[in-house]
Amino acid sequence: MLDLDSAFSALADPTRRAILARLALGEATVMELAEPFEMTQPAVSRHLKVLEGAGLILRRVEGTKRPCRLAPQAITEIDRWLDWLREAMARNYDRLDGVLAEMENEEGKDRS
Amino acid sequence: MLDLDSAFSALADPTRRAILARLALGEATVMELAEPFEMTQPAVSRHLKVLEGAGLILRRVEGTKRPCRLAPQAITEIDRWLDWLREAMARNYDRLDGVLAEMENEEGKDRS
DNA sequence: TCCATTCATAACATAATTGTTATATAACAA
DNA sequence: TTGTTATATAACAATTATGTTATGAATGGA
Repeated sequence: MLDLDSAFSALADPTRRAILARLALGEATVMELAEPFEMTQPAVSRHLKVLEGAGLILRRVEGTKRPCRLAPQAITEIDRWLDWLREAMARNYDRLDGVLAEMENEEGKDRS
Repeated sequence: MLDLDSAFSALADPTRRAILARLALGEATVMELAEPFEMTQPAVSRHLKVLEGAGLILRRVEGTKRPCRLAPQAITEIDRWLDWLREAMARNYDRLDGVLAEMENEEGKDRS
């Protein structure tokens, strides 16, 4: 189960998005993930904890290593909220098409 | 131009997502947006400022009112990043299909 | 003009985030 | 067993976020 608060919050950090980008290419250990960043290993460990807490990544145990990989369905669940918003918006635009188009042109003008 | 840090960060707050949800139904003033929340008007004003800063909403001036509405293309831009991530992931799964399927089954086991 | 309404901003308190260093734990290798 | 590697966690500092109350500015109506 993915909660949107922690998911979006996790995605708000560029380091964490870079980690996800790296993981999109395949599994990686903590040290491998830490290497490209000018940041200590504990800092990266905490980013991973945030990502795991948000349900965005999964980890296994392999000796002393903890390879991480993306949680496949997580992105899909985030998409659901965005889809819903986008659709509500689209319905609204269908209805108010002309009005909004006009507002777009009158942007910033006082029309009272 | 929408930056992902502020966009995702803005979406991380449930009050702000609720505001966006309301705006998906159409334009609303600050007072209208504040009404459903147990929160003071200045607090809502600041949430709106965050949403505006993230490029997620637009405002006009109409007398003493500042009607807000969604910035149509914002969600699309967020989607681009998610699409990109999803596609990288998918490519990876195509390549490593068997391996990953196996890992799914061996979850948590030590395979050194 | 005078008052009410709508909204923004400043000043402030509190809590959360993010990084650091230091240290603990567990597995591996000699 | 002893040292090394991989990782986590605790304690701490600095910054940012989020809410509050108090107040200011602009508009609109009597």
